[in-house]
Amino acid sequence: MRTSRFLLSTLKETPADAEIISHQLMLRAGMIRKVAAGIYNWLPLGLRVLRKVENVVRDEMNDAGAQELLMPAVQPAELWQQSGRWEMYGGELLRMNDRHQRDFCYGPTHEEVITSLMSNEIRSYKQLPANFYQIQTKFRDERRPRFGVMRAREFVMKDAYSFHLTQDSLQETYEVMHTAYSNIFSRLGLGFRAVEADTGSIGGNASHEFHVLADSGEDAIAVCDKHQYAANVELAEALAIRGERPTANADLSKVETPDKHSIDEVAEFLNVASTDTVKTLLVVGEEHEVVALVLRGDHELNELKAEKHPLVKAPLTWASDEQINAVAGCSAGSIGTVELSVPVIADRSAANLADFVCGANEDGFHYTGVNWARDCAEPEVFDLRKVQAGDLCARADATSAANDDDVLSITRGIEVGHIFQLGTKYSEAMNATCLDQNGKAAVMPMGCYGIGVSRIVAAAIEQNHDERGIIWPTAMAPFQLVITPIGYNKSDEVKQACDRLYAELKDLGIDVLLDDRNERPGIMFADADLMGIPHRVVIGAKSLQNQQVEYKKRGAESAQDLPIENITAWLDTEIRG
RNA sequence: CGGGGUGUAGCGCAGUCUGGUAGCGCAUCUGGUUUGGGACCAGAGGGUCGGGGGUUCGAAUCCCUCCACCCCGACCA
Repeated sequence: MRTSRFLLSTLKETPADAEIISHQLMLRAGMIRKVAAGIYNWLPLGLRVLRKVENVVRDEMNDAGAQELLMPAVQPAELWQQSGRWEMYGGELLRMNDRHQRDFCYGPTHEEVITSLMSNEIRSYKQLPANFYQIQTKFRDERRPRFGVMRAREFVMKDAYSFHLTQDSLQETYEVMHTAYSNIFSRLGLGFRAVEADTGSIGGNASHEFHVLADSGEDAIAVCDKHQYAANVELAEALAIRGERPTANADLSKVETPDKHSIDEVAEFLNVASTDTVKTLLVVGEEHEVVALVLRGDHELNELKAEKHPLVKAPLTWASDEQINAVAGCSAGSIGTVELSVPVIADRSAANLADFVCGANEDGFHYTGVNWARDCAEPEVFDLRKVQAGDLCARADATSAANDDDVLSITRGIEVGHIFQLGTKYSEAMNATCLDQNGKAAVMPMGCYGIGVSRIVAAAIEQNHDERGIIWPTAMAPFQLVITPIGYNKSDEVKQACDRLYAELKDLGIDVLLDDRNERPGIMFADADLMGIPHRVVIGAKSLQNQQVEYKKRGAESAQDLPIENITAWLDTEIRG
């Protein structure tokens, strides 16, 4: 491609509404343009990258035995009514009517369509297992689209759905997909991590998310390399502190804590560590009006975990000030476990404390030297808190001596893939059965496997950029190499050398960009760096006199001079290995 | 959906408080000088000041209303 024939729409200044670096750089490099909130045009440069990602995904999916098909973006309401999601799905489902006022939606996902389709096409267990995928545009009417294509309303997704006779077969395909996903992200040159994930409302047996690691990621991931454990912090299990609960030592004592409400204020005032305090949170209960959740002072509540307790009403709802006053007789900052007449659920590490500090259920007072069993009832113990960096890994041997590499670290990630074992939720609803060996109809268990193709583009930039712009991994680069002439329109020698190299590289099948604009070198360098083209060759009259050209890898410290003689072969090796 | 904010040329902004008929930088076009890290000179084009309504002799500016977009909280590829 020649720049004179290509829509280069680079911007010197950053558009004001772009907040994160990938969004800024995609706009500045001329990859995307906004049409409406969360809806984007992909310009030729951006589409090149998107297609590269799609092709890697397609290649690996095909290798893993999946078959590509294409389903419609617009789907009839009837299918969604069968699965029950027409009512359940809420505002994210973009609904519309056709000219006959029939209900349709723009597909946010395709379980309904594929299950309906395969309930007709798959007749016999001999056709199983089968895995189908598509790369297609989805629409989810997000409450708050943001970060460009990272969280868009319209986006490109690869979604796959597998059908099975048995759970074992589903498990097998699930593992094949796990491997395929790892291959995809490796080939794309991304630093990533597969993590255990919440199965959420869909249920099912297993679920993994694939995260591209980046500081700007919206998700926090707890990782332990030693035990190869990685989980979304929404899910990551928090173990109790090592060892048994110490025996009670101190006497229960009520102390004045005027105007001290937060844990930090109380701990400082009483001159104790926050790890020797507990906080008592009142939330709306399932059977009781309120229940108490007790955490160690320095810990944070994990709301998803709390919702899983049968006594806690989901979604988690905080008790009102009136309810708190009715139950505890004080305001929120002074609630404690002593003489509290509601069910008490304590986090493991809170339950392991002795001689701790808590509120006295009277404004302005706390208790010190509080002990379970002696001063208040033994609590029900439950994993309630968010894991923190430094916590013991859930797979570590809790009885062994403390060891630095047994602990979790927290990193941030961008979710780019999610694999699920769906079970029979959809196949039952849509009556997707096939005949088994005995000629009996069997409901087919299903798996589903998603990759956010357009999100990968943004995630790759979050992970690979510098102050000059994008640094594409080779597999995703819109162009693999740019030829930057110095004086293309002035010197025939330069022009000929550039044209020749361009033609030779093109013949080798390399995506090469020749910058034949009549621009100053600084502009061409800046644009090439901004667009993130991995390899650059500069050809000017001076270096040609020495039979040399200059080569620089994007992101490298400095350039090197190379003989022009074997430059094509040398570059081919450098680019394709 | 709740809370906060912003809409002025393709992009970044000033002008709004205190009403007087729209400006700066970048980009674009023409001519010239330049040519190894976003050049310089001269000229040019480009604006329903988010939309509608009102107040006024006069509205980007004041008032009402609608809309769009952005940011902070619960969801997801």
